[in-house]
Amino acid sequence: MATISDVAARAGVSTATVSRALNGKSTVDPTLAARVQEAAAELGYHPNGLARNLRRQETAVLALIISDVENPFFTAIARGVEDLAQRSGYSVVLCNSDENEDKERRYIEVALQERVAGVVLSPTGRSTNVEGLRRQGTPLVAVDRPLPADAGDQVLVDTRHAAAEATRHLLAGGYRRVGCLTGPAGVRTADDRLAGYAGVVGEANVLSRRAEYRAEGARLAALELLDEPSPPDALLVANSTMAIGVLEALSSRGLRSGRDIGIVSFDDAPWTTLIDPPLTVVAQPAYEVGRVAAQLLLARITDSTRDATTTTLEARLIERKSSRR
Amino acid sequence: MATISDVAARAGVSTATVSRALNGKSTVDPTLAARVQEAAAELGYHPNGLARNLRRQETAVLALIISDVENPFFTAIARGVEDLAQRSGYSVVLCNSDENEDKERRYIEVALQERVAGVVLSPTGRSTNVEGLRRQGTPLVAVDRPLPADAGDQVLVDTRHAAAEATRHLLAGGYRRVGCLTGPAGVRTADDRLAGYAGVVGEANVLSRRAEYRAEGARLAALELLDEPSPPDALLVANSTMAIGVLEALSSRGLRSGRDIGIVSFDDAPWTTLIDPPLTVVAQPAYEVGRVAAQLLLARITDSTRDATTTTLEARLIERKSSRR
DNA sequence: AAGCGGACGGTAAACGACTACCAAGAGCGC
DNA sequence: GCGCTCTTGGTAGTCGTTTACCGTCCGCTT
Repeated sequence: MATISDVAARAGVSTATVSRALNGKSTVDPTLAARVQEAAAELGYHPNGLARNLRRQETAVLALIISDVENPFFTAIARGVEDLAQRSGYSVVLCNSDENEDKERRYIEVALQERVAGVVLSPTGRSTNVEGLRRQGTPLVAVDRPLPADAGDQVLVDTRHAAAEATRHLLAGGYRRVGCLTGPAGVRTADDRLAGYAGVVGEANVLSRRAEYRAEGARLAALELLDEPSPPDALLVANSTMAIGVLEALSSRGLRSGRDIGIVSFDDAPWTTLIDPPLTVVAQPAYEVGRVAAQLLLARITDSTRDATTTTLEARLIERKSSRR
Repeated sequence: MATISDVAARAGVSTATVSRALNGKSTVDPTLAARVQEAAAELGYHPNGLARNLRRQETAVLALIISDVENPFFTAIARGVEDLAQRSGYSVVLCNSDENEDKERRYIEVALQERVAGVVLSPTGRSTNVEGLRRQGTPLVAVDRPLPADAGDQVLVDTRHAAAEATRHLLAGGYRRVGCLTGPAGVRTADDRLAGYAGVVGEANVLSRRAEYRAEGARLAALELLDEPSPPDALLVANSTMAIGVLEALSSRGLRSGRDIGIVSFDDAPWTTLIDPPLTVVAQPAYEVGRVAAQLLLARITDSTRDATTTTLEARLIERKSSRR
């Protein structure tokens, strides 16, 4: 593996000159510079980023730790972060914590050790520990779910309000008994969606189940709700992966959404218009969340004294036919 | 940011002892070790991975460069790679090349500079340049699409055979004129699927369109095919993202899949059973591709003299109702 | 011709960890 | 008391860059 000294030897100059010629920081005689370029090319020289970053005390890499790579909501965030970061010359590495606090902790540790320039994190839960990041002064932006303290900027979606709106929409559509299927307790988005829903139907009328943000758990939970003595005639579902499970449950019971049971789900997945009837959804601005998060992160990297901000974006209810009789 | 010398000073020992105590490589007096641990904890010390890796000449990070984060096929691969890598103590960083050769080049460059332990790559196309990786001796495994030379191990899916089988299935179902919608020329999976299809219908009967592996392009291409003088009565679609576009096109024309036009699509996306009629698909073992790729990569990291292998996994046709009248 | 300034390029010291080598001390048998 | 081994921990060199500092050379002014 060629090093800078190999290049220097081949070009007949010192390592300092090679470094200068290759980085264009200081002026180098064109003849020499050309010789260096040539030597580097011949040897297939790639600067050792480890050494470079160690010396420079900085890296141009952002870490993005998300809780589920297979969830379109998070991949859309990833795309948003990436598009903006690329434009500023940063690379983004994506880490999948899989809603697993151990993995999350491990990845935060990796980010810390590799001295990334900043971290965008969708915290999996209660016990996310960002103390290490704070101590090292690594800029952090939380997305989708808030962090307890003044850990850094946050980009959230007003999902509680959206849940309330969706619930009201179902009631206005003539459904009488609206249920709610949400994620695990302690996951803020899950709790907020439940709270938004509960605020509208009233505590006495709450009919809800929790499950992992996965299809299978949601399917079982939906079946449970349908087996209640007084089952729901409409359902608010907390994300699109769960919606898949719910729709499976309905079809296994021969129920048709809309007519038999009103459905509104979070997340405007691409397939929601393909099913019959098309699914009414709460569309979250995921790409935008990613973009804003990256913006804030870059701003904080260049100026670490900025005050932490919280940006809350609005979700949008898209009415389709699954919420109409 | 605390360094090893800070810890050493606080514990009243040398940096060597701190390093030994923290890495447990050599025996250290328990009393001292405890003092070191304590000092490290108090200072919130995290070893500088850059310095460590520079010295050790190795990193426990794998790079996974995929061509589309929003495609479930690739995220399933990611999960497979990650599950296996984690088990062996490796972290995986995901890079999204977005079917863009520039981005891909940039990410390969980053992988090279950061001296990752190995790379799993789904090459975007013709001009993917892995020469740099080869020169540096960075182990490489190609997934989904082959690489020209003896660049490294490959894990592929026998997608040509699967396309042929799917085409035969449509013909056996009574469809007379089968068309094919595939990805861009030069992308091996796209070419293979077209070739498998063409081999069955015969060159004279080929009716095909190419588009990006995206929904919108596929929608337009499908409309074009439907407007042909002699339009297809069945369609083989090269991936699930394109299938979304195709189904949109059908519904905009009031056509029902199965009855009016037979459809088989690659990739068993979770929503394919929710639509009516459910979609017949060619299920690719994506998770398995990822697992095998990671296995091969780790094997090559520990023993770089192994011969390059090519593993071809089988895809499986899952018959549902979109391919039956 | 002396003096001066600017441009250029080399020397060597960091960056922060790991580790080969060595020294000191303990324990022990003779 | 000597020499041997074994354990322990310190010293200092190393990984591959970048960059502060300094010397040299050239050309120009006075």
